Amino acid sequence: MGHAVAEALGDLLKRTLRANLYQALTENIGEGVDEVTYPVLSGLARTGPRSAADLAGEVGLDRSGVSRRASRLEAAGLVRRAPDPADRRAVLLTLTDQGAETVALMRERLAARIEESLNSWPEGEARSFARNLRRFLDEGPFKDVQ
Amino acid sequence: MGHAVAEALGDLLKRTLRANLYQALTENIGEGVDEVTYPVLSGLARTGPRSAADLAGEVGLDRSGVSRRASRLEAAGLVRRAPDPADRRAVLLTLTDQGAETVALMRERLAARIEESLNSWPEGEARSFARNLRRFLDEGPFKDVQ
DNA sequence: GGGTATTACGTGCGTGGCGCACGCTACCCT
DNA sequence: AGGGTAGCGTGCGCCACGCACGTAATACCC
Repeated sequence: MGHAVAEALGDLLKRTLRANLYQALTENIGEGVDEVTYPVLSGLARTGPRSAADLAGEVGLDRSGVSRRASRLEAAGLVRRAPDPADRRAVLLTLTDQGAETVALMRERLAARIEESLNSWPEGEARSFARNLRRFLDEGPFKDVQ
Repeated sequence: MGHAVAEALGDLLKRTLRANLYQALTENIGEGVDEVTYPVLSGLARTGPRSAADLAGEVGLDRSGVSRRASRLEAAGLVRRAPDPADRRAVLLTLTDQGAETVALMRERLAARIEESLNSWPEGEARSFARNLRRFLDEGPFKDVQ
């Protein structure tokens, strides 16, 4: 059982990394977002305006890396750097309207793609899978990673 | 449903990449294998001796990258370069005994770790999860990636 | 059968992204 | 008021990658 799950996870990881997913999801969208910059965009969408240093932990990167990625997104008009009114040293990375739309659209596209393939599953199996996948995150071997 | 699975997959990807998994799995093992070299080692274990060019597609890398990674594994004594007897231009990458043992041990460790956390699941749920995970690979949105 | 095109390999070169550390500005605290 | 601290952006060196070149062995073709 452990072996089967391990092999499946390995395959899943390999395929998702190789699927050129970002390229597919960003079709007909502004050019600023790719596999490198998306985690920053998504992180901001998840939690609202934050500093690069704050995001760094979540993205799994150094502060400098987040800053550089944010610069790209800024150049593409998806992120805005705004001085923190409470602390003028700090800089808050904020999604522009276009940035928020972009990440929403990408998520919608991915979800639709998954939904579509789940539609042909036996009734209830898809729901069971979704539940167990979440359980695997909460109780599985990586439960206290982040 | 699609959204829930998409988010879970994202989390799963993020955590597995961040879990320092290779570091944990290679504890008390020779130093030659890490997250960079493991895919080559594992690929060889899966299919037997192959050329670097052949492996490249599966690893998702250029021929040169595979060759360089193989050189590291060779220096660590886990892989051997053997001339192909049928074509003296070709070079076959082959696992040494130590290389085969290493990959087997790493797989065993990962499987055990997963198994352990699955033991506390409700009866049958783990089996259902394993089955559906495999189904997701075979019929899901990434079914024809590789 | 010999000469040319092709195939396979390893490696130098340029590129890109990373972490570290520096300098600078703004804040805090006594 | 002034020294210490926190937060930022960016230059620097490093490492892995893909591309392309050179070399050696094979395949093809007249």
